[in-house]
Amino acid sequence: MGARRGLTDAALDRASPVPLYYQLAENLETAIRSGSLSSGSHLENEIELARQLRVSRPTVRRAIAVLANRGLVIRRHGIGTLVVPVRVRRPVRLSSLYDDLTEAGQAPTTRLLAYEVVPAPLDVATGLQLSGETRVLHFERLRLASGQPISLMRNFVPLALKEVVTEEGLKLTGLYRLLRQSGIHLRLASQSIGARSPRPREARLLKLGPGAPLLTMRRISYDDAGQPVEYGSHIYPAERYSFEMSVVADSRT
Amino acid sequence: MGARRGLTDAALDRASPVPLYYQLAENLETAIRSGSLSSGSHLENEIELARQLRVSRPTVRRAIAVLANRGLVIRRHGIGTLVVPVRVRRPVRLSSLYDDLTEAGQAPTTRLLAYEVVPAPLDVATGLQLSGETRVLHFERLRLASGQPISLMRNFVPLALKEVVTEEGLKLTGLYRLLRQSGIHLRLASQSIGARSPRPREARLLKLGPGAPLLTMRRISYDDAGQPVEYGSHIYPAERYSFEMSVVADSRT
DNA sequence: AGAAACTAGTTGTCATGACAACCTGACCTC
DNA sequence: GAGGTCAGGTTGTCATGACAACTAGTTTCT
Repeated sequence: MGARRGLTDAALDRASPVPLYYQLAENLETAIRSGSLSSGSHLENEIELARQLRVSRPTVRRAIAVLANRGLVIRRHGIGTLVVPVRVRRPVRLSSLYDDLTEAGQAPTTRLLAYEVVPAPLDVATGLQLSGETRVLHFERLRLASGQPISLMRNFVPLALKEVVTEEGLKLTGLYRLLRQSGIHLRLASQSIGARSPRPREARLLKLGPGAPLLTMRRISYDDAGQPVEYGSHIYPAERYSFEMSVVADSRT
Repeated sequence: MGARRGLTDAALDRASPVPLYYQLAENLETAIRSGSLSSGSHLENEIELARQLRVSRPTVRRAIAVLANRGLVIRRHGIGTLVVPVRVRRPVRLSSLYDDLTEAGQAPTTRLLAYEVVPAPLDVATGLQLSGETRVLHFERLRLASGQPISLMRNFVPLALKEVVTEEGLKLTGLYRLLRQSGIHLRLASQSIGARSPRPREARLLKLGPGAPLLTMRRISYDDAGQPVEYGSHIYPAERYSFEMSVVADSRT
């Protein structure tokens, strides 16, 4: 049966700077998402896969580990690796609302409501690990998708980033994109999701009634070096927004 | 200086069934959380660590990978591994509310409001991948922590689990614990977090005013084999509950 | 016929070895 | 003094080899 391939179609490029295990992981992921690896089916076993692709078994294992982490496959000791029979969607990645929207095909627009330098409020100062009354850059944005307000975002960043996070930049694109363009890679964030009722100003801006519930998210992001980069306090109309995520259990438990 | 140790204190047990890398990861985690590895400091480098603990470097790397995944350390190519200078809290694990509460030292109690077999509603049937009007086990629980209602939980599980998920079991402990005791290991879940206002019955049960916002969570859990096991639709009073999580970016991006 | 023991196949763990890529700081040159 | 260059140290990647642990099915024994 000559149709056994499908994995080896997109061959691995040993000259590429992209690691082999990662190339393999991406090939497998596209194979799964495109359906050429049908749901619920077994993956070829690791040793055979390694032989076919001419890589070592640890490399194959590492590629599969990436997929398992993303919730696309499940490994079972003594059994094999099976393709998850469901489309479990985006894990809550370290992504911005802007990215999420553009990916979803919506063209988000931004209204910049505030852009100023202020003394850091207490919770912001502790969150960003700044001493006392350090001054920080504060800005507030209203994000609209297809004309409808979908989020009111309040952010604080250290003053050093004033040249990176410019007024013009914020109007045109997302915060995370601005940071990335300046070589700042966010690596880690801790966030908290809750709910509350809107204050009058918020209800007006988001075009909501006074009783309509809001989703709230507070997030502190850290860069490669572990330095806190951004403190965000955002609200979303619950009727137009929800957080989707997939959770994978530790393999040991 | 004899105080250099601290890692080797809790020695590795080669006879234990727990893998070496995992023992090491746990030792490091406790060292970090207890503060004996101070925030922002470098970890000993991998080769030295391997030498001291008499394990191979891949084993050390794997242990550190676990920590990096949990957001406790950050690895930097050419630099080293540093302890994240913040207490970033629990990732939204695949854990139950019951486990979370007992871990937090609260003694949760449960009131079982419903326990019955019903035809599966449409969304439940599709979520659990059941055909048509299959019958499922439905139950509803009110969870209290220190006397206060903290969650109203509605669940559906396939009828095959009726012997596992018993009325008595639900009154005494959590759903996930019941499943685990029967050898069912949840491996993956997709969940959605939103907010809305309570219905009258919900407000009464949770002791809330009609305007008080609720957090909602819908979750479908899958076991080792990728079979859907549980459909849950839960609500939490926003003033008493929030979701905390840490998000780690893919190392390659 | 039923239960226990065995076997084949798979993933899980661990070791060793080697080289590449990367960052920092010191040194040297201009 | 400013800039580039180099060396040392670190993590990143990959290969090979070996054995353990687990699962499911088959065979054998009672």
